[in-house]
Amino acid sequence: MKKVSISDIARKAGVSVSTVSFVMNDKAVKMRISQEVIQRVERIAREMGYHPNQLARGLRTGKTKTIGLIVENISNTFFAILAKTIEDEAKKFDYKVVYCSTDNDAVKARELINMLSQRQVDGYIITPTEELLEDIRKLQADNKPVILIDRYFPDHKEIPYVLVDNYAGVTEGMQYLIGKGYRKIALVSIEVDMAHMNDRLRAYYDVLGMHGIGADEITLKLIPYGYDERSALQEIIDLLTERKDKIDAVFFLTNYLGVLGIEAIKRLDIKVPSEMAVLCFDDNDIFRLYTPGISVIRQPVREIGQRAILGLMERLKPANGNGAHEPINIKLPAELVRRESI
Amino acid sequence: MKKVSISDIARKAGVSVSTVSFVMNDKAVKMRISQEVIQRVERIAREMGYHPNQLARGLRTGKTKTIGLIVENISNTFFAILAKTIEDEAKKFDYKVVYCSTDNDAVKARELINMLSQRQVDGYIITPTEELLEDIRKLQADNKPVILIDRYFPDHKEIPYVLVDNYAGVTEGMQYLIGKGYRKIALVSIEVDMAHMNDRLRAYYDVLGMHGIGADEITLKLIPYGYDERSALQEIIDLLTERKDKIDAVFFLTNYLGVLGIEAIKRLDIKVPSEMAVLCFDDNDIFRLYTPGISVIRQPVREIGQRAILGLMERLKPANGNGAHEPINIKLPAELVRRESI
DNA sequence: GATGATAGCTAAAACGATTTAGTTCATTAT
DNA sequence: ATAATGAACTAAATCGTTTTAGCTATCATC
Repeated sequence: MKKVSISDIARKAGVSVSTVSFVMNDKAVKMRISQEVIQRVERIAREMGYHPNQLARGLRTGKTKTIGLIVENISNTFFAILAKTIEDEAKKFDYKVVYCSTDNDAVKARELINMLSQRQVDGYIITPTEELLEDIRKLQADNKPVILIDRYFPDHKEIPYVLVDNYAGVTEGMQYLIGKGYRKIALVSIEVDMAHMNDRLRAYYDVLGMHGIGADEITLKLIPYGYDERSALQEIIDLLTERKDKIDAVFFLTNYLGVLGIEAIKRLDIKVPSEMAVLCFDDNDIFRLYTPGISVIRQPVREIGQRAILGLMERLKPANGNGAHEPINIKLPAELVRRESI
Repeated sequence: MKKVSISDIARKAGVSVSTVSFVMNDKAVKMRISQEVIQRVERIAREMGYHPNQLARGLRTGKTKTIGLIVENISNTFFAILAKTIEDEAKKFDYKVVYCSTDNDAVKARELINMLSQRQVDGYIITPTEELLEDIRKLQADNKPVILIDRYFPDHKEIPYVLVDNYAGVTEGMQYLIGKGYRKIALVSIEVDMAHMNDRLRAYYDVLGMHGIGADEITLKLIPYGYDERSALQEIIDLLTERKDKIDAVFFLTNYLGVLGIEAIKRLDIKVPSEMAVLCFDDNDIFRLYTPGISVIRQPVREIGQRAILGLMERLKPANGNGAHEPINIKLPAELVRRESI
């Protein structure tokens, strides 16, 4: 059983390929094809099980109805939910999503962009890595719409982004901790020089400063990105052991770190919140189900996905001739979810 | 900045497109293109930033170097990890993965297969739904390799599959429970008439039978598939409340149900394992971190992904002319991970 | 009975590659 | 001097669509 092409149908129906094409694309009326021919062609197409070859179509029209989604790691809950939302939302506009993971490696990210561009995707949703600015501008110069998610380049407002308001989120978390009387708040973050993380860090220092909490009370732990799970866990265990008296609360700046944090706390048998309060940026099933429930700053994952698709679709609309779109620089509010860990 | 095509290069280099094509495909030597021309073409291609258009290439060659991955739901941990493994493994063979979620809906699954087929993917890795048999056979008739994962059609060994040995896994779990003295073992499963689930159910009954445990001691709860999280949780809560005395252990048959189970147990404040032992099929970070740690039957997720890709690649090799491949009917052993919940 | 309009199609180019079958020129063999 | 060989390329078909421009037959109009 071989693939059926438009010309197979044409032959069988005794008409030209153009006619079949018009019928298949609902242009038959505009092209004044007779009702009789329309019916015949449609019937034969159905009988033969015709499905248009999207490669050929894409080659001819330059549109593939496909968008490329580049995340850090699809197996991470945050990105997995984001991907699912984006898949669902894109479907509403009859677009298909192709996703891939960078593992936060700029070289890999660059390769992925190339790969997607070779496959002629119509637009991109990207979780950028460091050093990816140039590649993204190339896409834009190429007239391909791009929306950044989760991370951004704050000095380049011409590159649209949709993400959580990291600064406000951490600020809220810190104020909550301080409001509850904690001062010796340790921060555990990942060592990556990107704006979204710097925003979180900045909020930490700003709030501490506002409350006159000095350097001697600060514990900051940055886990190098490349570390495997084992080493990262060890780092956290060491931190919580060595500085136990100098810490009365820990704030984990990512989902992944929070999970490791829980593991460390479990191993060290630290009582939460009596011995140490815990707060995490970004939610996860575990935090809800753990005992005690871990309070978190929740990101609006689904809304990020929805807004990203909406923005992309607007830029993909045929009327993009003018080229002037309103800029997309969206920071969505985070939500403090109070559980039992603080 | 417009896309650079092979003919742009040809023009600039003063040669024909054929020559450029040969150079770009490392066929230059075979086609006796002179070193001088090779160098020149390569230089110009590099300078102009040439990247081959994969649509055109795919249209001509019939190969897209892309495989389609259909899972139930990419936001579920199990499938997310599977997807990531498959992405990584495929990359080793220079293949790209396009994934999509069926939400366990046969209609959607069918649409996805069509969509992938229209995009001319070279092969498929599919988590089938019920009623998908015919569509899969069509792919095979079309000479497109398919490997099923996680689920299968046991009566159709000609459709290759890679999955965990569900029967053996549940058997091991049940025997462990019984070995520990539990007899009133409740089973919580999902209501779906597919072989992998029936295998799990069968193992449950077989082991009970072997130990002479009768109907009066059995509690079986099937959650209808379409239920949302809220309703499913309520069902489990009701079960654990109403039949509390008739249950001394619960065995959750999926990851997702186990998570809901924990939530129910937490809400009802049931002491594990003293009041009730807990076991779950398929692991999850939560089970490891929850207190008490939940024992599980762990699936070899990564190995499933690896074997699936390996099998697919073998069927994708150019030497598939003979058509005779050794059948792939793989059931990988599950592993009992003992924690504190039993 | 020439002119124009309209209905109902079709021919052919184009998209960007790959690939088969030549072509051209220089060199060697007979 | 002619044929054969080989080196170094090129022309053109092809994949399956879309789309523009044009063709033919019929009918109305003056």
